[in-house]
Amino acid sequence: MSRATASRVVNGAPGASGAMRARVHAAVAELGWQPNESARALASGRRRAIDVIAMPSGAGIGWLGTHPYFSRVLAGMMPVLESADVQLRLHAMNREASVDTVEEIAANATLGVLLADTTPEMAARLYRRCRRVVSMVPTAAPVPGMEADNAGGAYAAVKELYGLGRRRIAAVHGPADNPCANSRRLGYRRAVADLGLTAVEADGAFSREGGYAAVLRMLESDPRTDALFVACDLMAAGAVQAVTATGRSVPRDVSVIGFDDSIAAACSTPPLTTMRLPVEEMAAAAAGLLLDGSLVPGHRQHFPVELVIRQSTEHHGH
Amino acid sequence: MSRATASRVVNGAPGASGAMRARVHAAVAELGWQPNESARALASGRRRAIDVIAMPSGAGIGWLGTHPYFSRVLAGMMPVLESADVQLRLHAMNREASVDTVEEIAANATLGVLLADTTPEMAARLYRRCRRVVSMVPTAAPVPGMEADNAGGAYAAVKELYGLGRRRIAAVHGPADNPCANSRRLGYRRAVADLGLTAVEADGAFSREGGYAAVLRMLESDPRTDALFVACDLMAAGAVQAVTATGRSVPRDVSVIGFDDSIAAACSTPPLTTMRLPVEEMAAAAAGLLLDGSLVPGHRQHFPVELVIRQSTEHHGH
DNA sequence: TTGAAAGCGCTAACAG
DNA sequence: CTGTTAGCGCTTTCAA
Repeated sequence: MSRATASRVVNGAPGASGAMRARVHAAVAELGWQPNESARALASGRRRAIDVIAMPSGAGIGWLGTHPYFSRVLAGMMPVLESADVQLRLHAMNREASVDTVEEIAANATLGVLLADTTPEMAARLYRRCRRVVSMVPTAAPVPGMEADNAGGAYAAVKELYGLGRRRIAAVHGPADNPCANSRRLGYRRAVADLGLTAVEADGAFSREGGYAAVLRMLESDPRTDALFVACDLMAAGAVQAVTATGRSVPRDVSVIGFDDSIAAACSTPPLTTMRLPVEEMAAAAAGLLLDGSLVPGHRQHFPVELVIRQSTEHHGH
Repeated sequence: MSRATASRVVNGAPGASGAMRARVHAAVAELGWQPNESARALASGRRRAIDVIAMPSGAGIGWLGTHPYFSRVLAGMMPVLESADVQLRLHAMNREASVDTVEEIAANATLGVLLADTTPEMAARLYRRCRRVVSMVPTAAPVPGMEADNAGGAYAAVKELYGLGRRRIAAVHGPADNPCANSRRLGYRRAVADLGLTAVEADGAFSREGGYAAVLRMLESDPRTDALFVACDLMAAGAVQAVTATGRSVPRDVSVIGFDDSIAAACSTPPLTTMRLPVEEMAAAAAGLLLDGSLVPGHRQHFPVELVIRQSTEHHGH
């Protein structure tokens, strides 16, 4: 029997008789044959893999192990990839990584690449090489992207706090070079302005330690702060620890709302009220887009950011 | 100029004059050429990638996004892979996934595969196909593995609690089909027996929710419990919430020691005293082993599990 | 429905 | 030091 026939049967292609099918399957089972991916990819020009690139800002690759975000994008992608029999290749690198690395990834990507956390510049750069790209964070104009309503979420959080009777609502923001952090900052400022409150802000670098330190300083300089909008749950967990450490109670003395709805929110005591970022859904959608190739330049898919009420907020004066 | 020469220069192989090198590099830059991975892999028989297989017990792939363990193994591997210019392919599947899937991965692995969380049976199965395998969890005898002192860690945790004056030390364990959970259970029982205490145990399924529920039940039936050994930080975070919810104080009324030293420990309020499992180090070591091929059947590398004191423990009567 | 033949883009012996 | 020659294991026309 010829290799062509075997190839057809193994790949489930049409044009093979029942008898041949059976013979091929028998032979495969007997010999324990397994397809060679490289040969397949080379011959067909297709590679059943999608690349995900994570370029954490600042703190380096270690971040990957400590920040719940990345595992959520992986978890979101996995089911859709698995059912399509596609592999996931993970590339983690510092922002300073040579552009060459990224371009080589782009050059070898056939199904596509998913940008978990890159700068718009890097995204644009990559997009020149390869059109099958989608970003999970706000990005350069032509690069297709998933966009969550970060600003709206932040705005809603402040309004929620305000509705609870809180009037001294401070914020702990993320790094200035992070697009998501910037949108959330914007949302906070807009809300505070609309509500006629005073903005009190600090930078928590998107880390628990940063959130802790920022809130400690904040309560020192603004001891009457009665609510905190914290731009990610990791920082919010630190914020709760800091509030508690000064002898104040969460949620009574200081109510706090986090952002993300990551595992950090669930693990805090009390569990955090937070703005849910639907990371898994976004990742699944991005993966789906890459798989069926329905990708147009500048494509944007919008996702809501919704309030999840737990126990780190309560009405003022209770 | 011939393809052979170009290949030599691009791969940094010896036997190419300076002039040729320059010409090749110039051409590469001018044409924007990028190597084709599949062709390379096929021709050389090497594939610069290592596969990591994650098969969470029970709850399915969603676990990946919620359990800090996986991202820690990725974080541990990444730096060593990056410096060796090796890719990481991630395969997540349910335990029920067909063995074929795993065997296909094995058949295509050249650098090796890292087992993040599989049963000994699956590991043994895979090992028959491919010898370049290392497990991160206790595994079948011939499969090389990284082994942390889970039992010793649990033992030490109980002793620490005892040294703090606690005498009613209950445990929240992980699932019965998890080798790590089993070792920790063993360590707890040994310690309790050696110290002449009574074992009080519950199952928390390695999840926050499970830990929360288990501790709530436990405090109902054994209200005088004054310490908790909890077999992972995620459950421990839930445990702290449960203790707090009953009006008790952590660490005063009930001291708790977790296990892992994951992000969940740092995010809890108060931050958890815990037994540190050096996951990143283990993953890095496993990756290193795979890379330099120094792999012998039955290889075991041992890692200590050390006490990290934070604020969820204090001396009885303070 | 099947088989023969021609590569996919590269690496690795070997010969010059 | 450089070029020539064979493949790697598969897919995919194209004929039969």
